[in-house]
Parts: sequence; structure tokens; C-alpha cells
Amino acid sequence: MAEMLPQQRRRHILDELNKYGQVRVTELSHELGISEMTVRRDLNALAAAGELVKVHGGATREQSATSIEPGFTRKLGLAAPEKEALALRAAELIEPGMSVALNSGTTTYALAGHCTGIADLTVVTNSPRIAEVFYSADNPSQSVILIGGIRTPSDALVGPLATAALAQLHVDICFMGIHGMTAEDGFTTPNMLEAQANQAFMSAAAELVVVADHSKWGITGLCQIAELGTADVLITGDNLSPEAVDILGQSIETLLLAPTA
Amino acid sequence: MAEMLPQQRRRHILDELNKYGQVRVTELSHELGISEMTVRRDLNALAAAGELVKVHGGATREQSATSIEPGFTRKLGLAAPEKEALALRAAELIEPGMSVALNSGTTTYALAGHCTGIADLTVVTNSPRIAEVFYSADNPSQSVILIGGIRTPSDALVGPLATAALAQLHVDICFMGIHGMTAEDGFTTPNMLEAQANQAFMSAAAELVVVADHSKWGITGLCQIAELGTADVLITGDNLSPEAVDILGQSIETLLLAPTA
DNA sequence: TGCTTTCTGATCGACTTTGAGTGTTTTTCA
DNA sequence: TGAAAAACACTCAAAGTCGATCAGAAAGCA
Repeated sequence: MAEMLPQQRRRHILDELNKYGQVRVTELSHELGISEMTVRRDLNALAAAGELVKVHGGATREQSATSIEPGFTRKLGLAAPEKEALALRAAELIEPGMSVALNSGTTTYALAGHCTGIADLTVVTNSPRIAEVFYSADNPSQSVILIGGIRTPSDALVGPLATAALAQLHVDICFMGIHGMTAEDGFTTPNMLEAQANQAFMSAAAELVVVADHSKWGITGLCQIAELGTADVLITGDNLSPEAVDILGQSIETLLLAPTA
Repeated sequence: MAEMLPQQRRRHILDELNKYGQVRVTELSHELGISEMTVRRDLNALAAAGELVKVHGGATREQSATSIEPGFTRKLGLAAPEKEALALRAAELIEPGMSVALNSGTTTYALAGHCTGIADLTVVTNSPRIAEVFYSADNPSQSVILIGGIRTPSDALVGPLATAALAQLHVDICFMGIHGMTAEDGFTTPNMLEAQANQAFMSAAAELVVVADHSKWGITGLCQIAELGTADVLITGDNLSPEAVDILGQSIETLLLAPTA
């Protein structure tokens, strides 16, 4: 191997990494004809730049999508206390015997955990993860309908199959988690197909309850699901700014503020 | 297997776990070419990180260990070697670019583990667990359609929603696991709704491949799915009795016997 | 040329990983 | 129930890896 500029050398390391998914210090040292110390220095620089992840013996590519989805589990941990409060407040709206729809989201996921004890519940959801909560609880008086479709990264089943299935169903109440809400743009989500599925949820429900923690206010996602006024009830945290509460109060009939402290 | 960095090794363990739902210390040791002690250390580290749950002999996914799911996981363990052999044989029938249907079952679950690497695959299934295998693998060239419905104890989504969804779809090939088969009653299953869903799978597929280990022969479930002759291909173990092979050969065009030893 | 800056390689003590030995615990099966 | 087999955890020595440090080499600049 001819002499290489440091820049080329690092480029080469990244190429190797892309080719094999891993590089080891000893191999690079031998292959490039440089000392292990220099290889380590290169790896350190590349790691600092976020190009790779150092591990004992060498380095690997960052993405670890295969292990645990950070998208869902981690997000649940973030605003967990407030989400729990919203979920508790939402669960109070559910009576035994009702049919309930839960779209996919971390707040509705938290809500699901509080619903497994309610008798004679029929649950409709497009989230395999939420369905799993009820499967595990195995409450014989409950029935769970999982809507089919293709899965988005945020664990929602969407697409033609999902909307077609929802068109056939009618539920008493739909709890809907969203990604953003503003006075102008209403409820929004970053995923177009999810927005479509959520609209199908709305059509299938006699009553629409939107659950959204205070951090959702002021955020506009790519796609509008509905105007603010479409929701019959909005459940949010009592740490929402008074101005926001004021604006929301004008559009939405019932505003429930869950205690967050 | 090339030398692996510890980090990669652990990821590999998690991949195996996602594919098969369980891993064994001895198998991993042999497969990765490392001592059992090192495998145990890896499992301990992964268990400490909450990525899996250690059990005697190996490790399982958190889900199946905490939630009571005797129907599925245990059954997989029983005839695992033969099921694996069938799955391998079945996977050979799949070409890149195909659309494939997998009904719910332990054999098709095993098959799913061998399909995650096939490019441009479209997978249709009514098993959340099988869908999860593909979600975890996260192969960007594959798309997974999960059929909706209500869930049976054996992890199948069935009912009107399921059959309606399948009526809209057409796949090149359907792999179907069954519970019993005899000359008189054909392929059978104990669950009526599952039988119905399986018939919908058949209608949606250009080619029907039934996968059934030798223990299924002579068993009649409550509900007939189809006559023996309906299957284009039957994949079973070579430890099936010669008489059964003879009878099956008369009804079914192609009989594939997977080596079980 | 002489000076500074940057890069490099060797050394070395500290740390990590690994597999084998050994005794204990768990499981299996008669 | 009890013995054999399998799986387990603990420990230790060897091998491998790491980063701090320092001296020399190379490159940039006046």
C-alpha cells in the first residue's frame, strides 16, 4: 500500500467499514502499513465526528436498528410522567361495555395499560404494540381488533387496508394521540399515511378525544389530521401555557387538564 | 464465520433472538466459534441492558418470558429441528421480488427467519409475531403487510376483517402451516376462524405450499381447510412413514421431504 | 535555512477480553 | 426420589487492546 494522506486513510477506513460493517485496529494497521496507535487516532477522530462507533478491538457502524427500536421505547420514557397523567385522566372516560379506538402513539400506549381491567371492552387499534398490551393482559371479557396494513416506523399500521377496515367499524369513542397542534393548522402528524389512518379513526368514532401533552402545542407536522374544533374533548397537561389553554378553549368543547405535578 | 468484534457478536445474538425467539448457549458457542463462557458473559451483559431475559440453557425475548404464552414458544421448542429443516427447504422456493403469504404457525414462523435476507420481498401475514420478525430485520427492500382482525390464542389474526383484507390481495406463493392432515379429511385446524382465514389465504395465492412436519399426519382438527389435492406442494420431514408418503404422493403434485437427521 | 506545527511510531503500565479448570446448581429421566 | 447429565458461576492466567507520553519525522512558513 502506497503512502497515504491522513485524509485518504480515513476515507479508506470508512469504506472498509461500509463494506464489512466492522473494522479492527490490528487489520487496518497491517493493511495500511501504519502503527496501531495511528489507527486508533484515526478512529478517535472519526468517532468524534460521528462517522463510526468505537468498540473494543475496532469500530462498527452506528446504526443498531436491529436491537431495540429507540423510536418507541425511548420516546415513552421521555415525557412519561405527563403521559401517564393524561392516560389516567383519559381512562376515566371509559365505561365497561364500551367500544374504544386507540390510534398508535406513546400516549395511547400508556392509556392502553390502564384499560386492561375494564370489563366488556372492545378495543380497536392500528398499533401492534398496543394490541400486545391487551393480549398479554388476557382479559377474557375484552376483545381486541387489530387493524391491518403496512407499518410505519412509529409502529402504526396504515394504508388502504387500514382505512378500509376502519370504514367497516364504528366505536363509541376514539382516543387519538397526535404529533403537533396549533390554532391555524389544527392537529398534525409528520406521516401522511398516518394522517389518513387517523382520519379514518375519526370517521369511525362517535366521539373524538385527542390526548396530547403540553409539548405538542405550537408544533406543526407535515400533514393535517383535522381542525382543532373536530375534537370533542382534548386532554392535556395543566402545565400548558394559559394562552394556549385560552385558544384551545375557544375551539374545543371540553378541555381536560391533567395534573402534572 | 469471520472473526467478530464483541459488539458485533452481541448484535448477532440479538438478531438470532429476534429470528427464533430464543437462543441456546451451546448453539451460539458452536456457531460463533467461541467458548460457552464467553457466550454466557455476552448474555449477561445483554440481560443487564434489558435486551433479553436469561433462562436456563440460553435466553429468550423479554415478551415471551414475562407474558404467559405457552401456546407458541414452547411448541416451537418441541419439534424445532424438523421445523427448521422444513423452513430451510421452503425458503428455497422463494425468489427475490416475489410476493409471499405466510399464515400463522410455528413452522411459518421459522420460515420467516430465513426470509429476512431475500431482496424485494413482499410479505403478507396474519401473524403479528411473524410481522415482528421482518420489522426487526428492517430490510429496506422488503415490505410487510399485516392482515388485521381479532387474535386467536395461537397468534393468528382472523375474522371478517382478515378475510376481507385477503380478498383484496394476490400473492405469488402462500406457505401454510396446518394442524393436521389425513387422506379423508385433508388439511385441518382446530379453530374455525383460522380455517376460514386460511381459505382466504389460498384464494389469494397463485401457488399453495403446505408445510407440515411428520407429526401432523393422521391428525384431524375440527375444521377442514382444504382437500389434500388443493396443495401444489407439500413440504414435510423425511421421517414421515412410507405409507403416508405414498398416499400424499397420489394427491399432491410435488412432495418435498426435508432431511431431519 | 531555521522555526513552528502537525503527524507518526515505540514504549509501557493499565485495562479488557477470553478460555480452561473447578466446584456448584439445575434439569432430566429412570 | 435419586443419580446422571447438563448448565452454570467463579476464578485465574494468558492474550489482546488501550491510551498517555515522548522523541523523531514530515510538512508549512518566513
